[in-house]
Amino acid sequence: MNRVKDYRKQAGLTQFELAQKVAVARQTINLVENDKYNPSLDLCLRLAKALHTDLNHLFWEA
Amino acid sequence: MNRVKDYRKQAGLTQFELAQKVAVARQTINLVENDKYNPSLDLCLRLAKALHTDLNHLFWEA
DNA sequence: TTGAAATGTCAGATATATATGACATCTTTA
DNA sequence: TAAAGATGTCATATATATCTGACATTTCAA
Repeated sequence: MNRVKDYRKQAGLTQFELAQKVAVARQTINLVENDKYNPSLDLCLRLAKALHTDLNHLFWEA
Repeated sequence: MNRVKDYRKQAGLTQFELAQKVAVARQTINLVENDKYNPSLDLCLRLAKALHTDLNHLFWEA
């Protein structure tokens, strides 16, 4: 359970807009948000930067 | 430039031992340490746990 | 309450993460 | 100094992340 959807909504972005910001398909964002697969580190870094946060906030569960 | 090699050495592990702990091939550890590719989030999480640290310490450059 | 936008999901294609096996080099210790 | 261990790297194979296009469903504003 990652926090991409929460941070995206807080940023007021649609899946499509976030997808454009990090240069992937909208479906990829959808799948990541719903834990349907396992994104690459590179994509995780781009997501964290686009959402003005970091890896731990998005993907780390203490 | 990630910090996997630093944390691995600090833990006193060889590439082979770390590979076993996170269930990948030794070559995969080698490639990750040398930034030859882009590991999956799942592997990053396993590496962080095996090295008793977190995603930001291993992969985030402020 | 209708229509547009946003989201969830499927199928098929492509790029790439990861595996296996092998070998060369470098480092360490007997 | 020789031998063992650790690391870097190559080639080939396989699994899977990601893409494209499409369509159904849900959400939301007019």
